[in-house]
Amino acid sequence: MATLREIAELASVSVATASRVLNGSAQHHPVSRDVQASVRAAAQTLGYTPSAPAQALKQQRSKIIGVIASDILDPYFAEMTRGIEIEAAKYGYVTILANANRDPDQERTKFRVLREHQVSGIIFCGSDIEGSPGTAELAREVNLAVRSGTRVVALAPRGFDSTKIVIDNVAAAHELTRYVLSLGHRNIAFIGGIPGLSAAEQRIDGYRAAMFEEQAHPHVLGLSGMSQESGKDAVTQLIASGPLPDAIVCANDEVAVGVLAHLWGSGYKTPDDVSVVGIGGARSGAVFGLTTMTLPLVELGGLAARYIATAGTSPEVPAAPRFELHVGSTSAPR
Amino acid sequence: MATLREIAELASVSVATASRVLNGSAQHHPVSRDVQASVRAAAQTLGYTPSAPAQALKQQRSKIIGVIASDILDPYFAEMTRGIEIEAAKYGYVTILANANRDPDQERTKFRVLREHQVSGIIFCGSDIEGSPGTAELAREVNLAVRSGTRVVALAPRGFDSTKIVIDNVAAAHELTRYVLSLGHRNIAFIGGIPGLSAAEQRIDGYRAAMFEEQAHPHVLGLSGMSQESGKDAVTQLIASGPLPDAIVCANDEVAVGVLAHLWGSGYKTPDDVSVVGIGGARSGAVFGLTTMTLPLVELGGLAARYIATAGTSPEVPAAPRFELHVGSTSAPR
DNA sequence: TTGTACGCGTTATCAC
DNA sequence: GTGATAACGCGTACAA
Repeated sequence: MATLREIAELASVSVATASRVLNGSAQHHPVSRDVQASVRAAAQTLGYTPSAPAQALKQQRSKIIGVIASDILDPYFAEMTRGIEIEAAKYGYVTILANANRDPDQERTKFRVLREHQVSGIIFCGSDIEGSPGTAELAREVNLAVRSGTRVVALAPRGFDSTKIVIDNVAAAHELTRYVLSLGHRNIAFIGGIPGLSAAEQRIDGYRAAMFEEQAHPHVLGLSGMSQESGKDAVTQLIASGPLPDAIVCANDEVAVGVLAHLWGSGYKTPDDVSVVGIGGARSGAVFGLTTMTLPLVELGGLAARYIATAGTSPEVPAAPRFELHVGSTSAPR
Repeated sequence: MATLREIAELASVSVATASRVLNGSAQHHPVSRDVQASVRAAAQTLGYTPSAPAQALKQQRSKIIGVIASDILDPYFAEMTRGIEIEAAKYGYVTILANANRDPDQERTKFRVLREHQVSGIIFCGSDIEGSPGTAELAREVNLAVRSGTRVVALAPRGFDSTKIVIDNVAAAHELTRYVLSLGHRNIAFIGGIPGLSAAEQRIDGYRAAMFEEQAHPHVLGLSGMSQESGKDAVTQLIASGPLPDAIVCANDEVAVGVLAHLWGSGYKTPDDVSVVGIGGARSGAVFGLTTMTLPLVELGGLAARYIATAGTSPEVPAAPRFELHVGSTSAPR
């Protein structure tokens, strides 16, 4: 790997000049046209590649954005990380992806590792689980880092003092439930969630609020996860316990897919027998024609990445983008 | 962030000693017990965190593994990256994830960026598309890097000279098709793939071979992608063009899910009306009870990560793990 | 407009 | 068993 010194020698200039030409500061610091040309030529022939570690060491910050995801495999987070990656790349940043399995201890470990790498910022995808052991320690550590200048962004409800770009889950679920109510349904169940998982609980709150407004009785079940599997389990239970409700609001699209798969597999039809709606809008539900409250996850990730990448120039925190109802073929009037 | 110098001062030792204590070499280089203790104490109170860039600069290699994925959102690759991440973490490595959208030019760009970061190795998830513009340039660049000592691992068929840990797609599809044939089916269609995509073509080859062996007529369609959407499109076409085949072998699980979703949505039943099987074994098909040839993707990623992380000590290339048939509820005897 | 020289935090080589 | 010190590759005051 060619170094700046070799370039400088070949171009018969000082390393300082070579550096100025090859790394941006040529704007602030004038370099004559021909020198620029010869330096670039030299870099070309030697196949110069700047050393990111050296730059990071010098600048006290690497062009890396750290991402801590609750679960890489969940399309919900995959969408976010994708948005982050794409936007980061536009600014010459790269992303380190760390999976934390919704475990605060793992999150703390990853957080540390990311800091060791002098990342420009750290993005948390996914909310925390209240009362989960280790949450407090994580919060302490994050708060400390934030106070010392590290840019930390949370893309979901979190109990620490980071920048937050969070979708209004209460409103999303509320609006979605209102839509289902507007179809004439009253007996509407809510499926999915994890006790203490803020994002899920907010969605349940929104659902409950909408139900109460119409004097309908909320019925929440299947608080055993946010996966397809948990959707399937919950609907199995629902089927066993009597006639189906008019409609099912799912905690996210994954749950909804699980619900649909099991319903269809059991001979039920949507929306004839029951309407099913989800929250998320990632691709997973598309092929089923799932009606869902689309959350702009890619965009959300992009905003966080841009916020970190442009830290110096534009410090204002972007507002979370708005969700949008996507009506598919799994919901219909009563 | 506390530096080694500060630690050294607080512990009243030299930076050299502090370094020896805090970063491994204490094994090779003896340091007295009490000095060790005081250094550790100092590090503790000052909250010492080593600087990864500084270490990387010194060692000419960072503890980072670069991953270039064809499509982060595809669970197939998500599984691999997850396996990589988990195994890498065990060795104190971190992974930079780059998405390349199956575009050789993007792959080349990402490849460069990863090299700039002095990564210990680069893993390609996903095969190339023969004849796709830019493939040759990518190959040239990768070959060059490989020759200069960079560890590059491909987890799918690739046209460059990297280390390869690749599942035998031909055999997987062959065995899967033989299983379907053994159920008594003869009219078996193959759905999915992308022209030139090596992995897909190998699966088609395996399918064809198995069909020929039983004097059955292969019928390949839907070469328009490896997504749920393409599965759906292909099956739509299949339905329109006459009676369904006995069984459908899908290029991967995503396609299979798309096929199932559309079949079920159209009132068909599996396996009564038609058997459907996939290749992949990622979680996506589980909730549908999909019969699939399970590929050990997480393990595959882990092997690659370990191979890179242990580059110094164990240079032998691991063999690709073996696939395994998982019989679900979407396939049955004729 | 260009060059000199220093330091970023770490490890490794030498000397003690 | 411990300590100076020289790199690693780069950016940037400061001089010229």
